[in-house]
Amino acid sequence: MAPTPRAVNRAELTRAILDSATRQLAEVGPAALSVRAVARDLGLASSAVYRYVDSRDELLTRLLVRSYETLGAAAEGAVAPIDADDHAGRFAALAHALRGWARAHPHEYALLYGTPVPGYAAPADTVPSAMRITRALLGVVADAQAAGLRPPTALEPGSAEAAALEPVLAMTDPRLRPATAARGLMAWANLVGHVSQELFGHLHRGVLDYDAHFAHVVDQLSDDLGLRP
Amino acid sequence: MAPTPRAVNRAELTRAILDSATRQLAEVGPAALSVRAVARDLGLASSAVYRYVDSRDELLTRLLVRSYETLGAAAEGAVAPIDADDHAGRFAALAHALRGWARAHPHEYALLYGTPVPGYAAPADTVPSAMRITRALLGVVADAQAAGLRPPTALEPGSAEAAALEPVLAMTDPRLRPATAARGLMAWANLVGHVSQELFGHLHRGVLDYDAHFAHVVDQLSDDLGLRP
DNA sequence: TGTACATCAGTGAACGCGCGTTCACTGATGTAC
DNA sequence: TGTACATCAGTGAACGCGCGTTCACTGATGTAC
Repeated sequence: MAPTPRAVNRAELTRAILDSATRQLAEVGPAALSVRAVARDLGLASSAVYRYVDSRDELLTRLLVRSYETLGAAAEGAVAPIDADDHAGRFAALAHALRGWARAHPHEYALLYGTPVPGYAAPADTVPSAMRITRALLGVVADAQAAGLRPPTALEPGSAEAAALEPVLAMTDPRLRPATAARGLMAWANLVGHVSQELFGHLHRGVLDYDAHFAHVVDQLSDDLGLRP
Repeated sequence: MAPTPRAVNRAELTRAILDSATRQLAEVGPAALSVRAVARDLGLASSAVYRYVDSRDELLTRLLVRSYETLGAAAEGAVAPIDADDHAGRFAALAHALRGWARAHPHEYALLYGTPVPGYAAPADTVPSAMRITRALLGVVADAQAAGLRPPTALEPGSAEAAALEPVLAMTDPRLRPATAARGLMAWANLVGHVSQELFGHLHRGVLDYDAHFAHVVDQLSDDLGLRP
């Protein structure tokens, strides 16, 4: 019944390894993350880490899942306290939560949405965690749609486009109409594109006030999505 | 007057080095690009490469500039043959040129728009090359604006946003009104976000038909930008 | 409660690898008279 | 046009580094009787 001391130690060290790896990540980025550096950080022989993690790839996978989950939780947590009828407010909260998290954890953001780590392929079981924030975003849009709000100028998708989007609807919110779903995915791509450009230095010297610009982008996207009554 | 044989050799080998580096890039990605691998590929001693390139960082910089330039040229070349009054057609040509180039050269795209290479900071003189495609895109939008077309639902930017966008206008097309410019930058972020998600695997299992989806996105962006008469 | 055996945690050395960069050197190409 | 000297291209060895992963081993913790 009671977990043995050894099991407790094991759980603690496992978490310590992931914590240290997250710290490494924040300092040197995903590509340079190394098992040996984690071991050094914890004062262990590098071989000891292999009692807890099968390989560097498995370490990356666990970091990936962890980061997706904390980002997803941050987004959900930002949306939750906002009045359920305030669709634009909920969308804005989610968008700013995304950007805020990304700015606070740029290397983790890069791990999730930047160039894939060379030689590493994320296994399929990372998908549910990755979908968490997407589901939250499309959920906000679906709620607005259910309340009768509609994008002012959404083109009606052709049948090919409607069919193409089928799986994403199945994985998020099946209430979504194709036109709204397409708008929602565009907003998502726009947010990720914006945050990537900001973090990766593409707005440098081009845009002076990132906060003001992002706020405007969020307002415009909200309008495009038909989230204002 | 006539270039000496030695100068000719030097120019040729310099290009061969960049070509080989581009090939390496296409195979292993930017982070794994190495001076030694280039030397091996050309049958040279690794030290010989240093006669032509100061360091690995300089090699990366030259690749960066080269890639920005070929992408910019591809975009310009796609737009040029389209009727000057067909603003939507010009925008679509540019968007599809971006995506086509990115799919044909995924690692080069990742070098430009993915996670920055760890430990490498792009020097300021890469900016003009990077602006080439942005300028082309905003040029299309500015032409439409000059022809009297307007985004149907563009929010008017506040003064903070208008000021924030000032430099990008100065670097691209000063004719742009802030509202149109903001829309243009959003379209750009949307395109980059979409292409990154597609190439980096984030649409995998979520969207079935990338072509159909992208075509719809381009149509919708074109509509949002007010490029249809 | 005590003992005998099995399991597990962590060590430290080692293997084999690739990297960026420097340096003294040889031999070929270019230049000035 | 020929010679003497300076410049340049390319070599090969070396330095020092860090990496992922394996393996035989010691000593501690757990378990079955």
